[in-house]
Amino acid sequence: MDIGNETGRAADNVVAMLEAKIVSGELEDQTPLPAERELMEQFGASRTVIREAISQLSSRGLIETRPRFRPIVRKPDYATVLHACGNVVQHLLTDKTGIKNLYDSRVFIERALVREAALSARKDDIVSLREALEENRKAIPDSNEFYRTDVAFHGVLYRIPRNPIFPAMHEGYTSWLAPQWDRMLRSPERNEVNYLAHKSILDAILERDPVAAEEALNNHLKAAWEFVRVTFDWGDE
Amino acid sequence: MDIGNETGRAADNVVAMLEAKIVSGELEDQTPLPAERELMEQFGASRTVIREAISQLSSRGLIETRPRFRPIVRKPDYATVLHACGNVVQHLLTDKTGIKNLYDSRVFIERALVREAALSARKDDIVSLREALEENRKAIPDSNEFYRTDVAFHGVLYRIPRNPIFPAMHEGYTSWLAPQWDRMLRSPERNEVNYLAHKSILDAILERDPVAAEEALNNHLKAAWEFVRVTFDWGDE
DNA sequence: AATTGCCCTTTGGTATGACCAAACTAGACA
DNA sequence: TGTCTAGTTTGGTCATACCAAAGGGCAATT
Repeated sequence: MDIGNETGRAADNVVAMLEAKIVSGELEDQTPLPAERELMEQFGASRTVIREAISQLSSRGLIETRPRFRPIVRKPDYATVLHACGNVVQHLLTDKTGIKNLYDSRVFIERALVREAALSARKDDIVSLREALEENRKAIPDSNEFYRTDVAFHGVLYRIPRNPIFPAMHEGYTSWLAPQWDRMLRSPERNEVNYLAHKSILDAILERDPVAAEEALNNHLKAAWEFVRVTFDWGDE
Repeated sequence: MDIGNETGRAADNVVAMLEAKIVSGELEDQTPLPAERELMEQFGASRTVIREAISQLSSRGLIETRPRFRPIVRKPDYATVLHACGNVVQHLLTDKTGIKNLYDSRVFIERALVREAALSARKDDIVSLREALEENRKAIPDSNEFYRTDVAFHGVLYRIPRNPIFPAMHEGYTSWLAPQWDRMLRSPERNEVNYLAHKSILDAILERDPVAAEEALNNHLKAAWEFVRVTFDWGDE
């Protein structure tokens, strides 16, 4: 196919060079990029290609751009990458089907996660889960706080495999699905139900019962979906 | 946070309008975009912002650009999106750790997939698996063909949940990990081993034994990893 | 001394016009 | 009918200019 050795587009070269400077640390993380007019001198290119390169780096998540500000260097990490993917993924969430697919995949993953937790959670994992659940319980009266601790509880599950990809996936799920969830009614009563669901999940994990844990989580997430479904008056799935 | 209502960058408006035209089908899939000079007239913007918009659409996977050719409209689907994510993900695969994390996540997902398959594969799924395995067997002498059928066999597992996200993930795993796998030695003997692993996975699925299926897959993928590890002389994980 | 208000400079966003080389097109030609 | 060729279209790049907003420094104020 393509060898990619030829000069091709000039912007690509600039991208590659800046990319190298970012990953090597020559351009420090969290620091602003040099001014465009300085970069064009540095690379011997016109401002056109410099801006093109900046645009590409931005869409790759290597720098963070705000409308009238200097781009900020961001050394790539899993969260950044996932966030950059968000712009792309969003096109698939315009209809109910897309959202359902994403949610179903989350259920699938999380079922496997709680299985894993029940089978091989370590002591400190258990401690984290207990703490997260307790925070969740205390937040029942405050729906906003409850939402936060809800997400945090599930987040603990994603950290158990100790693979940074999973927390990133969790970040993706919550941020991509958030637009729908935010529009959902919340109430202390509803929070109570969800808290109890979390508790039953943790109980099953504590009993080292993967089947019960998986089932508890499945019931929890299915019920949550059912709730948004009727909230938005979507037809049956 | 950001309301996003103000005009902001002019290119964003153009992006939004083109985006709408693409998803609505006014700009047909697989057809070339109008010429830049025509778009600038159509949107009343300078060529600068048109090109900026095109660049953004390209990085979002809504159009496909080749160096000197007209951009081709691509209505977003899961495969396209995943492919677009590839450019971003690639930064995380520069070192062994990143590759290992990605591979581990694949093992995790696929373990859950074979569990699912053992528990609830339908007749046609079984047929597909059998066919894929048979193709795999016949390809043992030809390493390139074997690799193809190997990927295809695993791909069947990803299609069982009937959620298009999973095949897309499979596509991502294979393409992102391919650079490493391609450099790996292949031989009919090695192929035979992998074929037998595939067979034992399918056997467990046929016996509706999720534990055995999961273990067979785990052994298979762990062995494969071990093989690349020694091939590349990476230290112990 | 810390804060506020103002002015000047820097810099990102955009527009215009131009040039080149590669892609495209149509007409000439075998 | 298929191929070659010359003219046109068009993407990639450059240079220049202007505007508005961000940044920075200095003086007045509290």
